[in-house]
Amino acid sequence: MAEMNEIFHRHLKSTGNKITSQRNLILKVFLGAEGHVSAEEIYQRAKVEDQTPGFTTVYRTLKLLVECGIARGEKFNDGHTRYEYDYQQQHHDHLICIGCGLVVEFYNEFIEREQDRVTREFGVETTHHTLKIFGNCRTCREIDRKATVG
Amino acid sequence: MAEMNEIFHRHLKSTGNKITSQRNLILKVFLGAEGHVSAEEIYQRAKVEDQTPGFTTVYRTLKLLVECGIARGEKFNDGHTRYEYDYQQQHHDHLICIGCGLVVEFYNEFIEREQDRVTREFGVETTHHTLKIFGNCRTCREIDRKATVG
DNA sequence: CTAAATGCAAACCATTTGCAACGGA
DNA sequence: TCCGTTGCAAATGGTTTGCATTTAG
Repeated sequence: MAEMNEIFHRHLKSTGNKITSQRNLILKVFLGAEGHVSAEEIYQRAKVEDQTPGFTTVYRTLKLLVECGIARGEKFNDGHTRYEYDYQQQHHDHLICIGCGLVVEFYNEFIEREQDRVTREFGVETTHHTLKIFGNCRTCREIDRKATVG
Repeated sequence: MAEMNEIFHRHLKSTGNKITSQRNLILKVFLGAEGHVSAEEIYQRAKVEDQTPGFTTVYRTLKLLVECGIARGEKFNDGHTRYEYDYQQQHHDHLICIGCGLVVEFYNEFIEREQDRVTREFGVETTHHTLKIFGNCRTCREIDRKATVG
């Protein structure tokens, strides 16, 4: 995580940008959050800390983090963009519980290979893909069951 | 397509709604469009015809079409929701050209089965999934090549 | 000192809603 | 006639931008 600071600062300097306390805080909050955070969540978590960057700065800083390969933004179906850690991460897909919003990452070699086959078949040169599987996790099914029975 | 009219009208009646010229026109335009249309596109295409439903009515009618199983809405990454025909259609995934926006539908039994295996492994009961593969189609690669060479 | 950063307010853009006029059944 | 529909205008919600003020280098 200390290295992420370095990577971020290097990126800022090389593009003529400045290192600021807000940017440092947002990076720290982003790295400290597990998994998939929205700009709103970063904003709320940052508020707890010493300083309070505005929404504008959160959005602008997340864009910088995406630029330097630390974060990756993905639009989820609730209309919010979620940001996830992406530094030297292997590609993965998402399994999402529609009950509690839990997001599980997975990687499946077979699915990846089969996708390549499909795209070749259609003469398309793949750049990237997103696979999201929606369903109910064990916990949420248990809660549903109790609610129905009770 | 005449049967879609019937299905739509039956749905309207059974829910205490009324059959109007705007609703009929929007259904007609939707069925006449190939593939994946946005509300905007429906609105534009309807304008050409005799009457001109407002944006509001287009959105409200598309919601009705989704309700009765004729259409299905899916958020694409440009922020627009696209609607596609969904009456007794088999599930399918999408291959999208980032150059020209071409959308190809495909179905791959192997990928479907492998997805089921993954979800079972994580104890999740799947409800649905979306797989979008992005890339460049032959035509767009050809155009790119010429632009680079020329 | 000076160009970049911040953050408020206002703008955006797709979609939704309030409401008064309109139109099927 | 009567309740649902229409469509304008205004609201919404996530995200971006203009601009005057502040700050890093």
